[in-house]
Amino acid sequence: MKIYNTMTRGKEELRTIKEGEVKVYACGPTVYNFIHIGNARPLCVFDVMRRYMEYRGLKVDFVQNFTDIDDKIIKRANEEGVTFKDISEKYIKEFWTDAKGMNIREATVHPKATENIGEIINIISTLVEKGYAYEVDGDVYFSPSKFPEYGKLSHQPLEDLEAGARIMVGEVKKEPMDFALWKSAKPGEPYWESPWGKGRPGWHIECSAMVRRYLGKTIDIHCGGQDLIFPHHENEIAQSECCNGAPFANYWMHNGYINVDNVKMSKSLGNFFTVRDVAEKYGYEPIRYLMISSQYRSPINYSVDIIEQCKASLVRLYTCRDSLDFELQNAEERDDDFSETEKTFSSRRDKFIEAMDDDLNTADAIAAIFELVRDINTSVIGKNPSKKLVEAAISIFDELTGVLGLVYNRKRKSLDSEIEELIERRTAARKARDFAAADKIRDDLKARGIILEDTPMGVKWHRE
RNA sequence: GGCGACAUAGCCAAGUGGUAAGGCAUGGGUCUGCAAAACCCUGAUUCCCCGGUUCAAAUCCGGGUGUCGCCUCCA
Repeated sequence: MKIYNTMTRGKEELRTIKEGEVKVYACGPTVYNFIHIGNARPLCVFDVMRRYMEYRGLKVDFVQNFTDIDDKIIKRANEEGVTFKDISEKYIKEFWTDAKGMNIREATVHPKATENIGEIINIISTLVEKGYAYEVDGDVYFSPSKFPEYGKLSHQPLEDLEAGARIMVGEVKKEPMDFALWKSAKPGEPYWESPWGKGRPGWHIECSAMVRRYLGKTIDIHCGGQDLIFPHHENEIAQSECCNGAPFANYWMHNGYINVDNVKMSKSLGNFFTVRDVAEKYGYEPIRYLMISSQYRSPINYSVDIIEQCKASLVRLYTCRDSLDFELQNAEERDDDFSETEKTFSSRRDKFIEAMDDDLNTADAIAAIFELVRDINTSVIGKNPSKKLVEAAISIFDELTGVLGLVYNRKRKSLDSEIEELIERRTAARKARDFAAADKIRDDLKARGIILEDTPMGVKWHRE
C-alpha cells in the first residue's frame, strides 16, 4: 500500500521496519474539554488506517497518548477550583464516551504524560548532556539551531521560521526558536521533582518520551493533524533524533482540517462543534461517515446539511444489511450456482482494496461499497436467494463495511409482544381488505418509531 | 514576507493524458390496495478563467482569478 509522506511530499510504498509489523504513534488530545469534531477526524481516519492495515495482514502496534498535564488543563482546574487530575480524568472519560460512540477501537496503549515523567526526565538529561539543551532558572530549553535538520518536516529553513517567533513573557530563552522541555513550577502549580528542581514537562517532549518507551527509537508511522506539523512534530523530531541518534519516524501522515463556513474549526477560534452535541442530534455514526467520506488530507466543510446527507447515505447501507438479515431468516438451504454473482462481489472487493491501497482513498472505497449494495439489492434481496448466497452477501458486506468501521450501530431489540400482535392484526386486516384499519396500525407504529414494509416474504420492520 | 493546499452537477465527492465513479437531493417510470424499500431512467456537451503542448487534457506546461491553511496554543 502507498501512503503520502509529509516528509517527502509524495506517496510512497509502505515498507515497515519489521516485516509484517507496523509501529504507529498518533498524537492524542489534551484533555481539558469535550472533543470537537475537528478532533474526531484523526480519530476516525487513523482508526480506519489501522483496521485496513490489519485487514491486509499487518500486526499494528498503535500508541496514542493523552496529554494530561498542560497549561490549559491547569487553567481550567483553577477556574473550577479542582485539581488538574480531576479535569484530565473527567475528560478522558468523556473522550471514551465519544470515541466508543464513533466506533474507535482502543489503541494498543494509551499512555499519559504524567505516567512518563521518568522517561521524559531521562531524555531531557541526555539532551542537556549532549549540548542540545540548556537550563535557565529551573527551565530547560532546546536549541533548534544545534540541529541542522530542523525544519525538514515543515520544509522551512530555521531563519524563515524565526521571523514569526515570539518570546512569551517570563521566558528566558537564548534564541527565539528555542522551546521549553521542562518548565519550573510557579506557586500553586502541580510539579514533579527533577534535576532542575520542581517543575513539569513541556508539551513536545512527552511524545518523544512515549514513542521511545512504547515503540522504540525509530517507528514506522507518526500521525496527527496538519496543525501539528509545526511546531509540535518538528520539535519531536529534533528532540528524539538529537537524543537517540536515530531516525525518529519513517513516514509522517497528517489529516486535513474540519472547516466551518470555510474557516478552520478550532478550540482557540471558538467556532467549534463538540462531538457530543452533534451526536445527540444526528447520532455518532454520521460523524464517522463524514470523516471518511473524503480523502483524509483534504479539508472538510462541516454543516448541518452535510451531516444530514451523511445520515441519509448511511440509511441505504443499513437498509441493505437489515434486508439481508430478513432474507437469511427465510432463505432455503439449496445448492444454487451463484458463481457469477460472487464474481461481481469480488470485483467490488478488488476496487475497495485498490482504493485503500492508494493512500487510504476512503471516498472511492465507499463508492465500491455502494456498488456492492446495488449488486445485493439487484441479485439477492427479494430474489428468493439460497441461504448460501445470502451468507456470501452478508460476509462481504460485513467485511468491507467492517474495515471502514461503518454500520456498527444496528442494535435490534426484539419487538415486544404487544407490537407483534399489532403487526399480526394489521396483516389480518389487509387480508380482509380493511385497509383503513391496516393503515391506522401502520401509522400508529410509525409514531412509535417502527416502520413496516410489506414484502412478498411477509412484513419487514425496522426502527427509524 | 516564506512555505503549502484547494477550485469537478443543487449539495457532498472520486478521477492526474484516452473521452466525467459513487452518495444525497430532484423529476419520471416499475413494483404496491396505498405506502415504504428496491430497481430502471433522468441530470456537468463538460471539470474557475485565458493561452500552450498533444492525435487526444478535468488531468501536463505558462499566466490569471478566487478560497483556505501553516509560519503562535490548536486535530
